[in-house]
Amino acid sequence: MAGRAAVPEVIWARPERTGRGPKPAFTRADIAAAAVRIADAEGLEAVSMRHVAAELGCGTMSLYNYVPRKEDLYELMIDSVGAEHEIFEPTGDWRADMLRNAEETRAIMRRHTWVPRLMSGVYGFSPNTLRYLEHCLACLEPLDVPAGTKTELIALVNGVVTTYTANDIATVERTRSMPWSEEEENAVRMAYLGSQVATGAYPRLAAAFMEQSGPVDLEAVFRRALERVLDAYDPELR
Amino acid sequence: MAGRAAVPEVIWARPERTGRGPKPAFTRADIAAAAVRIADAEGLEAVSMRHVAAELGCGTMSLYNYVPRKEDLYELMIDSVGAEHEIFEPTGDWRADMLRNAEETRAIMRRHTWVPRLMSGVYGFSPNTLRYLEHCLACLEPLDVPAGTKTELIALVNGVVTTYTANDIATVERTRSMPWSEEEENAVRMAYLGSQVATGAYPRLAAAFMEQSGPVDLEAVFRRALERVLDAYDPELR
DNA sequence: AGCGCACTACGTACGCTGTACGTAACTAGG
DNA sequence: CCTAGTTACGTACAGCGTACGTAGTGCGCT
Repeated sequence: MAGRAAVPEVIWARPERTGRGPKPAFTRADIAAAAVRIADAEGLEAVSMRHVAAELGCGTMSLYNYVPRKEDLYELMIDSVGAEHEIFEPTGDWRADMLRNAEETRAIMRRHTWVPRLMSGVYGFSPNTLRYLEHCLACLEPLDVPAGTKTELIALVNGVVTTYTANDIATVERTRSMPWSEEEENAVRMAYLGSQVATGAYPRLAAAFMEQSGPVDLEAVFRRALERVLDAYDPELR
Repeated sequence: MAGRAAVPEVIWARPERTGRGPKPAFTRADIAAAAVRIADAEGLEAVSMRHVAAELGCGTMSLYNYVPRKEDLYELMIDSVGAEHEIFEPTGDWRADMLRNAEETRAIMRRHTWVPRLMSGVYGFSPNTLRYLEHCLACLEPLDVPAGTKTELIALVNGVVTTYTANDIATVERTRSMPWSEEEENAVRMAYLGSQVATGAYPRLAAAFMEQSGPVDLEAVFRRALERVLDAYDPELR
């Protein structure tokens, strides 16, 4: 019966099952896993209600018993990969710990290249997100600043990781399901960039491109940016 | 005739018009402006080829003469709002200038709330993006570090602006076209968050939430984060 | 014990999407 | 002037999210 609710709803506040009626055939985790599997293998645009239902082996509309709107499926997916974060024992060195957390986030995003695109549209207080936030706060215990500053630091680190990794990944995700390769796409884009810089309209940009010799080490760039951010919050450096 | 190309293509490398045949009825700017108007007024999901074509007063398929794929329309939109960046004369104070640039980016995103969501999927070497990049490099002229470090600083600032502003905006964009208000959605989410924190599963998170009294000043948080990032690149502070 | 209700399951249908393809009109270059 | 390359756009198709209705299931209450 029902009809969808006319009131906002957080999927995590919904109980997973309610007792009356037939036992649900799937858990939320099952559904999230299926969606993640599809997104990993065929790209985010392949994640449709029909496709996920087929992967689970049930009718399309049955999915709506578990997930009121597609957006909630996305939230499930984000939470699902959040579980991949290792909650380790803080070492007492908050910089090293946060660096480790950041590298792990980056690794997760590399494994699941659709994550950055979903992150900018999702609210982000899923269970695993909260768990990770709590873990970061534990890592920052030795840092002697107000709690508010700590959460700001965490947000900043996550932001940097997301932006940098999203850029690395963008081409991969875009060329998926295109009839040409990532290398071809990159070559065409670089050729265009070169032609623009060559017009002389962007002298400083041109100089910057001339300066760099050889390919960029994305990993090194990423780590440098992160170190800078941590520097900015390190009392011992001020 | 045609049939779409089986080779990657940068829309900016396409000439706007080619000489033979009837004069194109629209410029790329016209199309971008129409799409931006729709996205601003009705949200990003209302930007469809049909809708944009209607806004321009032409048939749906005519649009494909100008924009080979919808993704390219997105690229046009990003470039279009990039034109809103004021290219001012650098003052000689790189920190102040970059702060101004960042505030402007934030303002643009607030005017066009769909920008952050598009940014994580778009490559980003459009004419106006290049123009802005060049402008930032001009602002950083007084800063005595290698050009590579400067571009890293710019990337970091843009990343921070995007992440922070995206979070502020997420709810607004989500509740558009929903039968409930932004305040209602926020209330429901906050209630859920409170209930989770109250379980005691996240003690440090709970403490952080207790510490803050009164509503958060998002603008102040944003500015603080930015200052930290600039600190991290300021030679006078190391 | 058994009734009723809350729940699961899912087929059908609607309005929307991106876009492939074919045809007609137009105009600059040879 | 002719023709080749372009613009314009109607039609069509596969796929999307999801509203709605119906059938079946089993817990909780009387």
